[in-house]
Amino acid sequence: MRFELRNGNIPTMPEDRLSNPEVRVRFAPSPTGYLHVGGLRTALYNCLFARKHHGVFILRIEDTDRTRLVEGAVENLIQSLRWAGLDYDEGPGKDGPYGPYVQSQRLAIYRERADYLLQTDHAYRCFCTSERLEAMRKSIEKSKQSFKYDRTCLGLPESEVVKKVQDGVPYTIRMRVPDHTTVAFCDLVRQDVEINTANIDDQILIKSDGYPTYHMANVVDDHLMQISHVIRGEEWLSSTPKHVLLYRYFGWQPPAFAHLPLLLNPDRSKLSKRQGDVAVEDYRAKGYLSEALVNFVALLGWNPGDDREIFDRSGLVQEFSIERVNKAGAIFNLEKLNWLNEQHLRAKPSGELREWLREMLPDSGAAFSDDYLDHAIRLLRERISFPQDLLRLGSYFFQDPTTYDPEGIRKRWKEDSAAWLATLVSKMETVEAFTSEGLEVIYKEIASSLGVSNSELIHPTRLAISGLAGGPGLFELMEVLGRDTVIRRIRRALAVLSGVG
RNA sequence: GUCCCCGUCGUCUAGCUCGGCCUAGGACAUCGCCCUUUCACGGCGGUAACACGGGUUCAAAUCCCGUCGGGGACGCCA
Repeated sequence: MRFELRNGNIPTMPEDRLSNPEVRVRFAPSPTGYLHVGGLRTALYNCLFARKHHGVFILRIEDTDRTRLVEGAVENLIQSLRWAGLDYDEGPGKDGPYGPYVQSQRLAIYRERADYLLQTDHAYRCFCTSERLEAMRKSIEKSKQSFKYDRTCLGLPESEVVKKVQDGVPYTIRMRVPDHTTVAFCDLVRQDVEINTANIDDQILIKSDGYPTYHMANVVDDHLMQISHVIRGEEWLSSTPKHVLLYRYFGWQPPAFAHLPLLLNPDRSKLSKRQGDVAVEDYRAKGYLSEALVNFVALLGWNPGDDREIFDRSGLVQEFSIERVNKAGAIFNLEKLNWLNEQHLRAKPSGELREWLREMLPDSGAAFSDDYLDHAIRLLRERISFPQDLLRLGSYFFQDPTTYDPEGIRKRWKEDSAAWLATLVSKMETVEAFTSEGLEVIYKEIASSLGVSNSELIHPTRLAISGLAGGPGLFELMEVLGRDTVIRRIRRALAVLSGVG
């Protein structure tokens, strides 16, 4: 027997799906603590797909495992999604016509559907204890066979089932999977996939605590919420036949499926906490811009087909297409993320960088004018990778140096440096315009009158006023810092460094 | 172990549907050079890949088969 679903009630070609006037997609995380970057990518693709096709993006909370509930996880999830700019149209706190959007609030619906399956003989009660199942699993593991429930409870006489239920014996409800049947479905990413039910066991649909398993809840909700496309991680690929079977049992048309390639650790295993940060909030805390993180995960498994790599959200919506999603898993590699972060950061308007800077500065940088801060940002812009670099790399814009880079001293502070700087200072005191251009002229004049190279004056000056050996162009820097600050710092450096060199 | 999915530079990938335009393109990283008072930015250039073996064909990264490798699933988790 062949259970052919390919040409029946399920449209096979992607075009059939893409022309669906009513695109409804969902991101359906379980609230176990935080938003995983893999989840972010799944949510993003769903959102992009919805926006691209003027459809609806839904957030559904899959909280059917009471043992893994984490306090505040839903709020955290929503916050991370919002930070990433992924706003949903229906979901918790945003009611739509298909709510509630939290599975623990939909128990009666699952129960009703389970009863229907029981009545139509597509499911049966199972009284086996988890201990028995566990023992079976162990012995089968030894013999290196694959585990399948042995259907002990399928053969139970009706009278016995009734009696056990009356006696209050806990039970689960299992779906009845047909023998030796090929289930085929079309995946938008992988084309046709088929699997024989010989390798599928009678999946539990309702747990003994009355909650549904993912498989049950996911199918019921996707149908009732009229989800048109299920876009989810590849880890679900091998259980999709079970879902297809359930749609069949219910007489429902399945949605289109698109299984996204996994995000991988550097060793190519499924991305996990052990090998680095996986929570969106971790990246946020480190100073990654949401634009950069979103841009980065978008490119992990998808590309626009040309050389463009820097995208903002609207660009992604415009270019995204599910057909261009790759099949192979992608390593979550920080190097490119860092580069993207720099690109997005450096493209930021000055005002936004200034506000961040104020947040990092004591007293919100009350001592500094917007104008001053903007000048500092102009000089720092091309040198930063993270917002906090504004402070880390540019501390000298906000306070006098307290130490001098030893390597800089060794390389640049010569025996005569102090004397030369003293000459420069006296000139600076009297010069009319303390500007970049004017200072450059002075340095050139004094260098030639002293018979030294320009850089023999420039480097010690930089060291004296910034404490560092590198940074923005010296004359621009001096102009921004201003005459008083520059002279004060050089004098202090002279006092500290006069014995050196 | 079983089933499913996948396999182009170190990494992300283009090219594969409709074989020839591919002595395989781009980006990140890396190395070198240039620009330059420094650090960066920027520019230029280099190293670097079609997993392997068969087959089909005048022609294969592209089609077919096999092998190997990697991953995922195999939970009263999702």
